Amino acid sequence: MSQDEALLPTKPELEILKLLWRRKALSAREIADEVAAPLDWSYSTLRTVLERMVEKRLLKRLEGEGVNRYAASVGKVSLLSRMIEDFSGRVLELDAAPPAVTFAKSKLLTRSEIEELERTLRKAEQKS
Amino acid sequence: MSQDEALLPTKPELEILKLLWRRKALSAREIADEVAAPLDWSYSTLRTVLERMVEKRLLKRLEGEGVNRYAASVGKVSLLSRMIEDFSGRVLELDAAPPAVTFAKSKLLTRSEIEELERTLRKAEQKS
DNA sequence: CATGGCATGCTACAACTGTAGCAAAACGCC
DNA sequence: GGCGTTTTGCTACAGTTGTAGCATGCCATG
Repeated sequence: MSQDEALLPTKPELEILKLLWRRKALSAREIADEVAAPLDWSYSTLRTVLERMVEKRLLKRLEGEGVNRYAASVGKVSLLSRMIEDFSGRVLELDAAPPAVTFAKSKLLTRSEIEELERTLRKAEQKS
Repeated sequence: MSQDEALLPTKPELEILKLLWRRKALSAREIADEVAAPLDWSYSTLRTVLERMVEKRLLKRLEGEGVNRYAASVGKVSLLSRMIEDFSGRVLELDAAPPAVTFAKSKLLTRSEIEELERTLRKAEQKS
C-alpha cells in the first residue's frame, strides 16, 4: 500500500496533465474552460477529479495568494517514459522500449525533450 | 451504449487473452493453472473475470461437449493494433502509429504477424 | 455594509474492477 | 446408485473512477 507507487493517470487525468504541462499553474476555473468542455464535464466533476489528482500526487495545489492553482507534480518526460515502459513491456512484451526517436513526431515533445526521453528510457532500462 | 464499442482489456484481462492466443481454447481450470498463480487470484476470482470477459465479448464460451472452454474472440493483431493506435494517438499524440517493425522484437508476434500488424495499422489510419 | 457571485469543502451515487464465497448441479468412479 | 470432486451459477463487497449537487465562506462592488 505504499501510496506513491508510481501510478499512471487515467484518460481524463492525462488530458489535464497535458494542459498543465503546457500552461504551468492554472486555477480550477481556467482548467475547466479548457478541458471540461471537450470532456463534457461539469465544473463540479472537474473539481473532484482535480482534488483526487492532488491526493494521488499527480498534481500539487498551490494555495496562498488568491485563488488556488493547480500544477503538474509529475514531469512530462518522466511520466511519458513510464507509460511507454509499461506499454512496451506489459502489452507488447518488448525487452526494451523503442528508441525515443520513434516518437519524434509527437505533438507533445520538443526535440530536446525527445533526447531527454531517450536518456530516461535507457536509464529505466538498467533497472530491469 | 452500443455494447460493442471496441473496448480495450484491463491488465489481467490482457494476460488471459495472451494465454488464449497461444493455447486456443481452455477450460477455466486450465486457465487458472496458468494465470491464477502469477496473478495471485483464487479460482473464484478467475472465473468471475472470465465470465465478465464473455459479457464484454472479449472471450467466447464454448459449451457442449463436457467442460466449458473459453477462447479469445478478439484477434491478437487486431487488438494489439487498436491498443497501439490508442496509445500513439491519445497518449503520445502522434498522427500515425509507428511502423510495425518497431515492435519486431515483441515476444508476442511472429514475423508474419508483424506484417499483418503493419497492414492493419495502415488500414486503421485511413479512417482518421 | 449588504448582496451577488465564484471558490472551497463535503457528500453522494452509479459503473466498473478486483476479489472471493457459497450452494446446487453434474460428472466420474467404486 | 451413492459419494466425493469439479463445474457452474449466484451473490457480495470494497476500491476506483466518472459524474455531480449542495452549503458555506470569502471577496469585490455598489
